[in-house]
Amino acid sequence: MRPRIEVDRSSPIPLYFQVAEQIAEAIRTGELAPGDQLDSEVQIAESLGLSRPTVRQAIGHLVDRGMIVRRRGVGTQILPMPVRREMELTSLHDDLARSGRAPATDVLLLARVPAEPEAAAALGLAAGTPVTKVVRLRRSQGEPLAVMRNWLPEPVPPLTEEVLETRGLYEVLRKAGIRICVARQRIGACTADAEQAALLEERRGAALLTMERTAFDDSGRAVEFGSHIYRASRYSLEVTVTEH
Amino acid sequence: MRPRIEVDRSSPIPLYFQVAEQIAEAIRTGELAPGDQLDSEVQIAESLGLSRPTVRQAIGHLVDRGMIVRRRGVGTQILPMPVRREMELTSLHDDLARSGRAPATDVLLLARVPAEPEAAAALGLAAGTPVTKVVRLRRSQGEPLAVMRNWLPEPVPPLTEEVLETRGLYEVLRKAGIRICVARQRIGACTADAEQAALLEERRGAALLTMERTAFDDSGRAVEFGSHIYRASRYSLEVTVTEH
DNA sequence: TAGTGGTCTAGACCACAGC
DNA sequence: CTGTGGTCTAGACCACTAG
Repeated sequence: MRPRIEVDRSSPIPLYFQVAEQIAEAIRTGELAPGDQLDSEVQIAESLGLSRPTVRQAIGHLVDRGMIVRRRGVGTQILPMPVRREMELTSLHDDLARSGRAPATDVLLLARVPAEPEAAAALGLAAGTPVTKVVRLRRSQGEPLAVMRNWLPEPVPPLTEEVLETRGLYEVLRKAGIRICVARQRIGACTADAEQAALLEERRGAALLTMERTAFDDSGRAVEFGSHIYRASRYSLEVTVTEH
Repeated sequence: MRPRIEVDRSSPIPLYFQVAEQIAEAIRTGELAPGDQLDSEVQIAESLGLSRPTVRQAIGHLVDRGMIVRRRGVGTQILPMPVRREMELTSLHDDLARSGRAPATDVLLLARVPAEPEAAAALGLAAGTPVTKVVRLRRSQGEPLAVMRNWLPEPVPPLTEEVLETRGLYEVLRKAGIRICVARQRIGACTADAEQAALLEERRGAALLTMERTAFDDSGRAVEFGSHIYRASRYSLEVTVTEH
């Protein structure tokens, strides 16, 4: 089984990426259903006029995303429940916007401050080094969802409350030429104290999901540290884990 | 900069894997420090007598793990904080054992039961289908750490309380020939009810981290559903996320 | 036995970064 | 300009699975 795929050799988009995206799209639309067997790599390569390594690279990307599995001697098969993976390198803002859940943001703080020890350590700076600190309350459909605290080392892109109220932080950083390529996250849980409860319109003692994240650009520099709390009653994280 | 690497062409271990492991080991031991520039792919390939694609495949694995970054026109660089990633496709038991934290397990239930609707849905079965249910209390260094509930569809490998008290579930499944290759997880938080609090030696209302996981083998069959709670005061999850 | 994916080679051209 | 990683080719041999 093979979805209809067309490759454009004049496009600047890599061929393997064009193939991967079109197979992924076929899975999303249901043209390829869970359990379906994909044509062999050789067959796909011949039918598209590509080499086998190129096709293999395309399929490899889908395997990494947990959308399909390969078995030697058997073939390549579509996995059930190919839900979109969350916990990609995107912001909560982008996630909400993509799923049509009207994100809104209140900027509670935007200031240049001496880095707290925890933030400084995460960013690889000495405590007290000047950094830009941002605290935001993220709402979705009117409901408070998360309190997000971020620390940005200098040089920092131009940030205004206005921009932060309409754009996700990652989008702003990306447009400022900061290319985040890897992030390390620690996920835990806690209960709401009085201040957190008030902000999030929860009761004291309500369950909160916590996430700390340090993000690096492609030069290995830490470009952002975030410490966020989410209302567990309204939010959870999804992860797809693959072996090999 | 290049760590000392030796490849054994007579070994059944793939060459790219040998190279990747030895570079990773050099990073772990500090022979390669954060910020160090790796030799170019061509240089490494020549010095090892391998082709460039093979070396590239090795480095690609490390990039996927968030240990290094590649920049076109610049080179390949070691990232800071090369902590081992958690949230791999391993069991909590294995994680604890690897870090020397003496896991112990109490089997609270091991029985064949009709699947609850939630578990049946996750496994793709009709509610009430007979499944094997396991409930375990996992301890580390004497302290309760997690309550783990698992549902296994038939055919189920032979399970005994004795085996489950000394081995992780994933290890048992692996030895029974069940090769888990992809899992989808949902992570959230809740507060402890009276029963959970008693088991985990926490107060009622204490923060708990929740994880639900459905695991698939390489034929796309759901082979396990787990619903686990962890003491947030003793446990958190780590994830490394990479772009591209 | 035939067909699959897993690995590997020895090249090639390109875009990009830094000098 | 040189050197880097990013992409791509056209083969090859192998281990494994299924019929």
